Amino acid sequence: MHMAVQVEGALASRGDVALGDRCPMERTLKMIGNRTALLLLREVFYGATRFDQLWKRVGVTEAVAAQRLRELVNSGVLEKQPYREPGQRTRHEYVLTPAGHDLMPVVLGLLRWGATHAPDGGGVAMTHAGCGAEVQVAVRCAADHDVSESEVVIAAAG
Amino acid sequence: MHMAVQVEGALASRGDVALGDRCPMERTLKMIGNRTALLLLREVFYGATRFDQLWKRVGVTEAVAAQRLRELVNSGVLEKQPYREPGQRTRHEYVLTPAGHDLMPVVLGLLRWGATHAPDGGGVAMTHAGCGAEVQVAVRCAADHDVSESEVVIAAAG
DNA sequence: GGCCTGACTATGGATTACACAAGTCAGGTT
DNA sequence: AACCTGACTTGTGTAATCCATAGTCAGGCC
Repeated sequence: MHMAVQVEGALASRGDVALGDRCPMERTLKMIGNRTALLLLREVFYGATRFDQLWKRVGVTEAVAAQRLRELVNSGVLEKQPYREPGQRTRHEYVLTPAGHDLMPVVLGLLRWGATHAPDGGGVAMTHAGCGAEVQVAVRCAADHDVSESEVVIAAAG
Repeated sequence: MHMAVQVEGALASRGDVALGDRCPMERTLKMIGNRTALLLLREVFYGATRFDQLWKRVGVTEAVAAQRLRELVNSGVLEKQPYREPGQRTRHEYVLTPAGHDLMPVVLGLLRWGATHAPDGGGVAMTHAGCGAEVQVAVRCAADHDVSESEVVIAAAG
């Protein structure tokens, strides 16, 4: 047997049946599981907030950016907040909601994996401002133990 | 100013320019950034190894599964290993490479976020086999500090 | 009133992802 | 030799995603 997670209960005995929307991961992918949405989130984490910044920095057309941003707002990942610069009218900027901030492990996880396993083309250094050590994305438990792959127990719930 | 990561160096002063393949995250997305690939990885983490299991449990057609599995093998995320069951000929099963195992934080991160922020439709309980506490995906540094969003420093490198 | 800028909207076409159905192929079983 | 099974391949159609270009719209500024 190869290393894997421990799957229990109805999930373990389901046979060769697709989970569809019963899997939280599939629902996540429906909301943010496309290139543009994830790159928009990268730029928001990097500090961009305005529509013009976002579509230019992601390298996508305005139409696509507008569509994806609307979806992200509808999904509760981003919200539009009014702002104004001196001598300008009131506009709206896109900021992360608490749910959006909770996506940081996913975004940084994708970044870190690519930096390690797809290094050709230029990378990034991710460090902890406090101590300068490298930033990692780790799996652990609420009691602060490191959790290895074989120690993860997954069971259907709800 | 809103909360964000600290972006430094060339990355901070790039203006409204797209990063393209210079960003490790974009390279990651090119390799595994589609629904089918990520769901195949979910099933492999759940313990499935055989082609028939994989396409049926992911809920995708054989053609798509074959295509994505080939890409995952070419990307170095999965590898094919020979196996045989009694009274059967030798076949191949798909197992995670070390690079594939390193995707666990991403897969579990997507699962955890959906369980928390898209709970309608049924969820999963993820617990630590050792202590029963809930499994989380956390951002921290090599010196074991928790790293909050504003403490992450990102700079171009390579 | 007319100009300008940031934030979109609209239209058309290319590419990618996926579905459905059917066929191939290797090799072990009978 | 005929059959079966797991692992694919082939062929065709649809939908989602994306690109390129152009147009709209609101409101501050001149």
